[in-house]
Amino acid sequence: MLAESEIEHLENIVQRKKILKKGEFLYHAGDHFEAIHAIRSGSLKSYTISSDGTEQITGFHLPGEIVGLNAISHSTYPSFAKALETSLVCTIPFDKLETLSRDIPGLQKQIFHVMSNEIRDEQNLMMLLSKKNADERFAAFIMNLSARYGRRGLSSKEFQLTMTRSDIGNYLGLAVETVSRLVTRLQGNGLIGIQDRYIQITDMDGLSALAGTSCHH
Amino acid sequence: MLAESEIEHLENIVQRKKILKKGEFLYHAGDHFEAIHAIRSGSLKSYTISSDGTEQITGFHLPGEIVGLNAISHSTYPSFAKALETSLVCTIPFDKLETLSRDIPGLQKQIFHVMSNEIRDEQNLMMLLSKKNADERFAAFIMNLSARYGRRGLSSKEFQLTMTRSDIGNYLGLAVETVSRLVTRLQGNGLIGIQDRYIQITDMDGLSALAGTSCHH
DNA sequence: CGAATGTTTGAGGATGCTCAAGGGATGTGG
DNA sequence: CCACATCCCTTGAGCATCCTCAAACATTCG
Repeated sequence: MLAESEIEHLENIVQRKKILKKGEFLYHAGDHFEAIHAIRSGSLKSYTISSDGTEQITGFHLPGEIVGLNAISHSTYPSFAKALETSLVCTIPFDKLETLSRDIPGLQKQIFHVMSNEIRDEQNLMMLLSKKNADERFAAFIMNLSARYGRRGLSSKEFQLTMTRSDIGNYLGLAVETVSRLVTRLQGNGLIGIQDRYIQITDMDGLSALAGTSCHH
Repeated sequence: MLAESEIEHLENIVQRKKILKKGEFLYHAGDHFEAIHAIRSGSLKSYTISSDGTEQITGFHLPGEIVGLNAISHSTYPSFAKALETSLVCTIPFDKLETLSRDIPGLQKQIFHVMSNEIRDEQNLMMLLSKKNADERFAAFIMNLSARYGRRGLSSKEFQLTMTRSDIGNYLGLAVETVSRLVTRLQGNGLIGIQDRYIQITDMDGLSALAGTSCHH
């Protein structure tokens, strides 16, 4: 996550924007790595294909976030990045960024911070996957999206889920049917309201409590 | 993961070693962040304490690996790091490293790579947690340790598990009892041999196949 | 030597998956 | 514009995996 000002700073350095329509790829697994990407608008999902051919979603990416950090140590991207909706992406050649970061005070620190944040975010997600039940996972997922939208100055109380129920299930390690049932149940509990993919958090505290570390009753 | 030569390089830069006995902390969650740490020998576990007071293990750390990368973007460590056995750790003040990396060609790249690797490793673990069943998780866990020991020039076929069954279960999102049963079963299948915490991989291909992405029969 | 911690095994039960089916939305070609 | 295919979402019923609870034994440590 970068602040708006920081992204603009990067944009001034490297002016190379790209528009992706829904379903189009930012990159494929195996593509030669040469750049990381800042999302200006829209959303993407990252995923790999496992040996049995199934999709394995590793993350969703919202405006203000950086995609491609997991490729830096390799010559190729280890995952696919696909647009969930029409999206505007700013491409930042990494060798250029590396060089610049040696001269521009603060830029290197910036990159370290972004990467460190990603590491910590993923550790949180790991905990979620290994310790929480279906309800808690889904609640944590929604709260996470809420916080990320909120940070960008967008509404943290209501927003569009740009991914399918199937994507959510894939990401959270749940069956589609389970996700569907969760949506229904949490709506019944009065925690959320959902109309298709438009979600409103009607009880932020309640949802937060559910998402919070499991007390198992 | 750093190569032996790279660690020595770092050591020459910052000569500050520390010996930890089993159960001692390298740092606590909330401690002021000022350094990352390279493990020379022994092993550690990282964990957080959730709001209900239970331990949540986020990783095990072996010789040659770096601990503390998830703290860079914050002023404090987000997790605990505790020695699983007597361990030798090399502490690297991060501000010093940051400064040096601007002058020493390759060092900055080195850090980027280490961090990028950690991001990718965690994405792999996420997939494991969200997609695999108990047998596959455990097999993947053992294969992962095997590869990491192998990379350090140690035996990848037999090694000591320095963590408890409970730690393994905590990390993999399984109950202790399940881990215990898995050990028994995989031993019965002839994939591994275990004597207390000393494990031998007797069928590397078989274990690898089990660890490999689930075909669910 | 007693206490705490770690490991194993068994029995029962709950959570979440699989399988099945139907409806709604979207898109494409005739 | 309609027919048809495809994808997405929902709901139900049965079942499997893995957790919980319980107990016994081993090991470590003060």
